[in-house]
Amino acid sequence: MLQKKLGRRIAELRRSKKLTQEQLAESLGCSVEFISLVERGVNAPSVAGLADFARVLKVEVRDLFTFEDEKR
Amino acid sequence: MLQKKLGRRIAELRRSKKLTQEQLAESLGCSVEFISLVERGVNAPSVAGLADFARVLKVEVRDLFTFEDEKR
DNA sequence: CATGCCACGCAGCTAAACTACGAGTTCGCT
DNA sequence: AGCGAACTCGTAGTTTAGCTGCGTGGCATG
Repeated sequence: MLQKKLGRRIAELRRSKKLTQEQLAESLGCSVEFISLVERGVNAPSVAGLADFARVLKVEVRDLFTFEDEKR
Repeated sequence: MLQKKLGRRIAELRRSKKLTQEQLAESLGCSVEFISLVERGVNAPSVAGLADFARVLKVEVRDLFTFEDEKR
């Protein structure tokens, strides 16, 4: 559940930066397939990986967990 | 680096709720040793685990990654 | 002293993070 | 319509690290 939201958020951020999955994978030093898995919420990156995603996407880590549809 | 901050944040939140590591472990259904490892930043919980921590500590996931000393 | 809370080393298991390859699908372009 | 780039999605494999238990020992505070 959480990793689905996380994946959607990451995809959203990547597109807003006008990056392809391949470019992102290049910057992160990981495979394109993994990016796909993460964005679809099949896999979730480790906490160390989260830091990498945030760095490359130029956002804070907490922004990766900031969604629009937050019930509160 | 990130997991150290995360650990300190979790410990901080736990104490603010007046909980012991044992009580937290009980609520999470994990071992006390693991709580200790996480809080010291030796290990980091998985993304799924993050959701559990947030639920038990009654905060949003992004609050786990919100630190005071944010350089900006 | 005695009890509760926590750090920490050691050792092990297993789930899942991450990889590669190949074929299929969807899309933006002209 | 058709071309190609971007992406999905199986399957299968490797390896990391998340998570466990046990045992010890430190450090408070009553």
